[in-house]
Amino acid sequence: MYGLADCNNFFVSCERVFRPDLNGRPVIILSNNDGCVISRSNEAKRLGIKMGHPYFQLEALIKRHNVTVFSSNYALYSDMSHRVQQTLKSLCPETEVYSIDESFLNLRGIKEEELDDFGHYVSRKVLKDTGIPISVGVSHTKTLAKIASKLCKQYPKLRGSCYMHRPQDIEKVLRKFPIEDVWGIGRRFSVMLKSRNINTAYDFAQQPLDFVRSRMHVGGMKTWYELHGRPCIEFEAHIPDKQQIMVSRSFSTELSDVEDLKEQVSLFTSMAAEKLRKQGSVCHAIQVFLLTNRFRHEQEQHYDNQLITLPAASDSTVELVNIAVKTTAAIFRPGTFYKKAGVILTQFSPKESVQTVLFDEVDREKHDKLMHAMDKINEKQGHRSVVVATAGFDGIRMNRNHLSPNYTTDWNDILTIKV
DNA sequence: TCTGGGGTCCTAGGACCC
DNA sequence: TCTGGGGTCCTAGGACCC
Repeated sequence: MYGLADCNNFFVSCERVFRPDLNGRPVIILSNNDGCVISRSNEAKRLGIKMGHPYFQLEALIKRHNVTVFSSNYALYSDMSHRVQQTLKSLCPETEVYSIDESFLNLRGIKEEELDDFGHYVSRKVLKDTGIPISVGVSHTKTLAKIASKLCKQYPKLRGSCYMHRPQDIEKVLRKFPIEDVWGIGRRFSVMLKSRNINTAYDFAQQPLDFVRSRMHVGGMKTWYELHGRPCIEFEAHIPDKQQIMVSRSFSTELSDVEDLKEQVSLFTSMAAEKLRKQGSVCHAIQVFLLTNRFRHEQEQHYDNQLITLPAASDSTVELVNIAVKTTAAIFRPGTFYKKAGVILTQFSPKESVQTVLFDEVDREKHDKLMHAMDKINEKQGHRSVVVATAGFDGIRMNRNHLSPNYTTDWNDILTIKV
């Protein structure tokens, strides 16, 4: 049996732990740059505020209904996520962290007749330990467990956990479950399916497998089997290393000065390289891209990008920033207004098994020592205490006008909480 | 004025090999 | 008009997820 523990309205719930006065009131969390709505309390959902809706279009509604607005505070959310994961780990034989607000649970070893109680216990215990309400779904496959956890949100009577295992119950649920809400069926496929009058998970599961294979390939087949109770998506207890690392941001205002862009790209590269070193990899390639504002239709649109293959694999911020800054200058078009930039590191290998290159012009040992020192200082003294000079002093050009304090991770912030 | 960020996997098609 | 067969590797793009 597979379990799925899904935090309810996770980012909103994190803010509410430290602002209990906001319980029962409409609250929303905005994406980076205060762009779109990315988390909503139930009250905000009831007001008709949609996921991904641009914030600036909601101004009147927010004022009218006194909606509380937060910029996203990932320092807070990832710390709270970690606490939830710790509790889950203490209860289950094995857990798989699937995203910042979801974990799959391996329930092997738990007796069938105890699964229902166990699910409810997990739900209560996480709430008690962390203050975060969660929905636990338990069923034969990951896809069915996801559906079971969604039922909890729909039906408060289930009290935070749903054990869905009898064939007749599963059929009853699938007959009512919209196809577009099934895990693995995205926007494109649900349009295609609905045009053929396939509207529910049940309709989909009744289709011949040949049809699914020809139109939706192996991914669709996996979902089909999983809905029939046959596991195709395995439990993965260890988190595999990333195969690519991207850091990109939209800016609060458009940038047309190449020096500004170089600073931002250099900052993004430093952040990416730090992640790369954390997982113990080196990269063989780095890509830089610059983007104009896609919403300004009167403006000529550009996506300027270049992939550079490195002479020797590296994880050095100094070396990667150097290349990224040169690449930025190379692809930059004078007179163009850029709204977004980003850096992608790819083609990884494990650092310890990397081949040395004949005629290497970089003193790897020296770089390693420097990077090690830099990471240590930043870990101890706080983010970006030491940066490469090309990254400038201004940080990312981003709006975060509704930021909450870092309640759990930053003592200075705690001192500023108004009582 | 203001519209997010970061991933994975799969497939098709081109380059290249013998 | 006709112009092989069978591979591998890489990349771009499309689908999906949160």
